[in-house]
Amino acid sequence: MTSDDKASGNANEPGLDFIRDIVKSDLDAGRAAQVVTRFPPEPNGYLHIGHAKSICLNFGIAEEFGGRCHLRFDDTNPAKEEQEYIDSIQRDVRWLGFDWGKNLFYASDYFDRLYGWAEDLIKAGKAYVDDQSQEQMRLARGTLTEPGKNSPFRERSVDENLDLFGRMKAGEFPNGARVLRAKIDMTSGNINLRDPVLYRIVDAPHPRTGTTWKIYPSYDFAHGQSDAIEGITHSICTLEFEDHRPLYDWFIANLSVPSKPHQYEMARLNITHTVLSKRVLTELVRGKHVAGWDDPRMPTIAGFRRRGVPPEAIRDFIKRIGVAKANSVVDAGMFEFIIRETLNKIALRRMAVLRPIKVVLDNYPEGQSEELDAVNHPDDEAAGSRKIKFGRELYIEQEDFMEVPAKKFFRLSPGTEVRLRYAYFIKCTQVIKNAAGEVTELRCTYDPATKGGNAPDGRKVKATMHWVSAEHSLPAEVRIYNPLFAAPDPSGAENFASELNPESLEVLSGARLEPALRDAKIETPVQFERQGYFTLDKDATPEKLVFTRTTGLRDTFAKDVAKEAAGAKAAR
RNA sequence: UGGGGAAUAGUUCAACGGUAGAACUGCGGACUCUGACUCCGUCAAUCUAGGUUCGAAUCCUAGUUCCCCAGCCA
Repeated sequence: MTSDDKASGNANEPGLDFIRDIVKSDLDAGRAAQVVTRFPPEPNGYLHIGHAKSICLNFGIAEEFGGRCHLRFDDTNPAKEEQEYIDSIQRDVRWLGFDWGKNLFYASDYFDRLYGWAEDLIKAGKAYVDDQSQEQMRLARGTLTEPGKNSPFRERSVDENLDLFGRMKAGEFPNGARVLRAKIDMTSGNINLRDPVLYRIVDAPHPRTGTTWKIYPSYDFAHGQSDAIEGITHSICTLEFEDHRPLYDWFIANLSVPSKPHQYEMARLNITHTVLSKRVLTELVRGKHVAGWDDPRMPTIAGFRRRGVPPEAIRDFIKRIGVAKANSVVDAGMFEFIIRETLNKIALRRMAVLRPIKVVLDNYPEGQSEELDAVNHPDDEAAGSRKIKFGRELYIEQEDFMEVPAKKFFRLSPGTEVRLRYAYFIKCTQVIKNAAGEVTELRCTYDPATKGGNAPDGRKVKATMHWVSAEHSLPAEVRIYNPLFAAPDPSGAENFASELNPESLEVLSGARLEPALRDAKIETPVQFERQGYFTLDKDATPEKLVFTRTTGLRDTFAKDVAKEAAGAKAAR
């Protein structure tokens, strides 16, 4: 670094976020030889974009600072967890572009050690078996402003506690009959310290340990110790765990754990027009409001993948929203922008007419067709070009024609001349309607001298439109997805179903595609020119092409129209 | 009325006692065989009140507002 660099202090470089600051200073000061992080999902649902933030942070920090990141399943509640979720989580983390190498762990790997630590606590007089009912415990816990009361079972002897705990483990008691609690302080202002539950009886098969265990550790009792076992240096979680940190530290201080990890908290991600709550997402799936965890409207990793969002767009988005401790709601528009920005660079261009209207060129010879050159990517010559078929009968987009052109509409209307991309200039000469007065067909003429799209006399047109050949184009279904929630700030409350956007899915069954699209592949993005980014959907079959819209292109004309309409409404 | 956090453009983040900056959004324009992309310009913020200091978004004091916690969920 030169003195100039130093003087300027690289003032325009954004600083590290507060977590990376901590990691860096811990490393610099030698408090940790190597940074070790972990991503600790509970396998009770699919991963969503909020998890992506945690994944990118934890794996990203490990990468940047030369450490490692573990994938650890927090599988301490068999009543809610399933193997399907364990599998989907691994698939999604990999797809996002991260690799845990050999560091795949489960909290259930540590059940024996955790049990031993619980016994240690009992022997030290710091834990006891409580026979109170759940309701009694709730009442005795006090409230936010009143202290709790000690359990009548709090002063049991060590021997009795050991015996009872062993019998809980042996399965002698029914679900919920007793729990093991830490003996901390029923009067603490921090409710997590009012004798928290360490173990509860759960009579449900565990996806990994089967029916071996009848009792399972709580999150609080399992998490920090699992971190300590794995040598995690920086245990990053979300803000709501902030007041669990004293408990986290209490276990680390009172147990003979192999290392002393620290917990740090950051704000979770929220995005407008969506809900990132596993409860709501699960209900959306179970209630069949969507087609599954990977429905393209879902904010799940699997949903984005199916929608055609590339993993690099998700990573870039997470990088750009940053990490802080203030609750925030990111505008969905920012994510859309980054998706477009990413796709614009890589998606090959194709022509597809979503809502076709037929065009017949009266002066084009019947029965004739020809091939025209079209580039695959305007900014990437290496992407090459392709041939597209042109003929007498074509389809254009319905919205590209207006019999009576609106203000600033400069696409096709009677008498105006426009360019068909890569083809010819055409002019509309006649509008054919059905009995209901709907336009069913346009008769046009083309100018043979404009082949390829340029007029030798240098005359200009104001619009260039996409099109497909009626004879050669492929029929397809195209699915247009819009936000699942109409309101920018859905509540996620019980009645969330009423907040669903009734127009979140629009199926266009009569689309026509240029033939090259026959070779489209799932997860390979393609731009339908002037429309948006699309990808082949998994519902497609050899007989029926189905495309999913990832996102539309920016449409300043549509925006102006909407603005004008709003203005006119306001004026009235 | 208990405990724990957070407040910087409309939004999300920087600035770590020394010129408040970026991205998105909005607005205006240029370019264009995609009304896309790209480019240029522009509007726009330190929660409030005191204090310390040559100098405060940053330190101190007092307030205000918002978020989280009373699962045998995580």
